Amino acid sequence: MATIYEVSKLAGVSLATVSRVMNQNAYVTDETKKKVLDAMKELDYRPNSAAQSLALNRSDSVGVLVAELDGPFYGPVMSGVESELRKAGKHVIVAAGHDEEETEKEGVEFLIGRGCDALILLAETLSNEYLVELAKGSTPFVMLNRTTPGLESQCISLDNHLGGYMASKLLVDQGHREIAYISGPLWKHDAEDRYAGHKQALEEAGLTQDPELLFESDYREAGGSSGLLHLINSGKKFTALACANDEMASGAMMSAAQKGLSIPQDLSIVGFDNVHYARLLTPSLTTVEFPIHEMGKMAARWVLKNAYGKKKLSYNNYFSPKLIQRHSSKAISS
Amino acid sequence: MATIYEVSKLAGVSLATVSRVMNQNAYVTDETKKKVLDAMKELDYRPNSAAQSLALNRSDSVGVLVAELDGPFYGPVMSGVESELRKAGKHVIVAAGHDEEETEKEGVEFLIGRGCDALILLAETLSNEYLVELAKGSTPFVMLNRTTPGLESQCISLDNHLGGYMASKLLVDQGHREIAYISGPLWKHDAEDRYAGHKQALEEAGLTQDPELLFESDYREAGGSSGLLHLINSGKKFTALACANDEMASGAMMSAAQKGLSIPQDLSIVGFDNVHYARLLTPSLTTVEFPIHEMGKMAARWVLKNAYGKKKLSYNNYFSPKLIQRHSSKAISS
DNA sequence: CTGTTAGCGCTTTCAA
DNA sequence: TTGAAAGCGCTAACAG
Repeated sequence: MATIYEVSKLAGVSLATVSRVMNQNAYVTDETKKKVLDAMKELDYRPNSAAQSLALNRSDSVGVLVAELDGPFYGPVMSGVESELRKAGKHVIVAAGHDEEETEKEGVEFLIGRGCDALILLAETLSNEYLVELAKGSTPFVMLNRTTPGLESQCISLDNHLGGYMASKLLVDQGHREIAYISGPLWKHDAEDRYAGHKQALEEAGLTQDPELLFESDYREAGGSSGLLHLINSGKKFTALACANDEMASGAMMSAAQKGLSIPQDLSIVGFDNVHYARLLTPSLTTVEFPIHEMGKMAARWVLKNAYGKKKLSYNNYFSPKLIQRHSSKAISS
Repeated sequence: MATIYEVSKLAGVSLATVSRVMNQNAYVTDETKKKVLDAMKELDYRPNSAAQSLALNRSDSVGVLVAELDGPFYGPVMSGVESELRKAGKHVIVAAGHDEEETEKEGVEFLIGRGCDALILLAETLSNEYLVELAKGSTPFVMLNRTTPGLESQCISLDNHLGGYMASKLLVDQGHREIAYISGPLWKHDAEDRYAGHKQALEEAGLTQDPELLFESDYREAGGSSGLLHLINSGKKFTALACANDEMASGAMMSAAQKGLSIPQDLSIVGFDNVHYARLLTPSLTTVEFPIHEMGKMAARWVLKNAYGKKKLSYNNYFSPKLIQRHSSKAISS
């Protein structure tokens, strides 16, 4: 690989001049510029990015930590982040945290160790304390789908409470009175918020959540399946089920089918997230849209603005959910 | 951030010694080693990875190019690659190629420019010529889901022909005689191979593909939807439909429902890939398993072995598909 | 407008 | 077993 030195020799100029034409900025005669450009082309020169990073103290790469790289929820984040950052010439380095505190911390260390200029974190298990501590360090970071007290300006989140409310409000409006709920892990902020929203919808209708009709699960399809089975086995009657995400809702739908319940006739179901395949289920799943792709883009813009000084960029910190009404829930037949 | 120099001063040794204890290898007294370690801890020292890269001429990062970062197919690749590489302390830099030749080339350049030690390419639009040329360069790379003549040893692929054969063979065995086919873009190697396998299954049964029952589509759900509509509108009768991937199959299922066709009674459908949600469709989709997550892992191991000299590692170059029989196809009722 | 030069932080001979 | 010193390739003052 050719170096800047060889280019300078071939072009008959100094290192500095080559550097100047590379970095566009400084004053260089069109004539010398051409000589340099020609030399570069001839040698198929490419700047060594490690050397640049070292000299500039900047790596032009940003680290992204998510729980998983696959799955209907994380993929769209990644894609939103990548498209925005790539346009700006920044590199995206990924790490999966697998929803385990130790692994997520390691992920953060790993990314910082790599010299990432900034981090985008979609991590549930990291404690607020850890994040506050991290914020004292020199690597700027933005968080997705959480709000850490004291760090609000670097959080990009959705109103999960409102989303939970909207989903359950629909059920209530459709006349349901016995409503079961399968939550995510309640130590997770979003799971807690969604459930709180759900309860608010019930309360406004003068209802309360029957504890026997609440099942705390894990946001996974299998968890939704076993959740519904558990609820059915409790012997309590219910005409509707709200799930804290679509994956659990789809699991619940499978269990319902297996138990011979037809949806929405025997049981109305609503989900949350509006993952890609929610439309493809039969019946199509009523859910709440989580604009995660868009939020990924915003996180990228936050980074561009706050870590790379692109002043002009603007971004949203707070997103609102939207109810997507499809065919898995219906008005109760009286 | 502390540098190696400050550590050496605090520990009262030279730079070289600090470097030695970092790199475990050389002979250092336990005593001096301890002094150095203590100093590192006290200063919260972390090596600057750009400086290391520059000195070692190695970045410890590998670039991964896929068409999209989301979607049921690419997510699992990424996750397989990341888990394997991360274990080895290597960084994963991602780029999306969006199935456009220009963008994919740019992606490759981008990744090479970043100084990636190796590349993992899951790119359909890159021509064999380009890849052969690329192979002359100094960045080693491995390709997923394609076989480039002359570069076989750096290709990790699935027997798409066999997969296509298995899917259609099932339909034939179930007694279907009028079989429609929705292919992927036929300029893509895998689409072509799958279709060829399909034709072979027909031929062995003494059938040929009716050109009017062939629809070339785009591997996308909407393409599957419109594909089936088109086939139905042709007026030709058919009792089964093979789709070159699950996304198109799910689109076709939606069109079928819309047209009042019930599956599998009125029409048997098979897909390809066994994406995560194939099980969740109603009826569950019969398909061919594409072990893409596993193949991603193998690509990572290829890199570890061939770019990082981990001799002991072994990997598979060639994978076999597996038929996953579910409920979207049934024996024809005679 | 262009050249000289001093680093950026680390690895690695070569000597001691 | 340890230290001195020469790069790795590039940027950014500072002179001219």
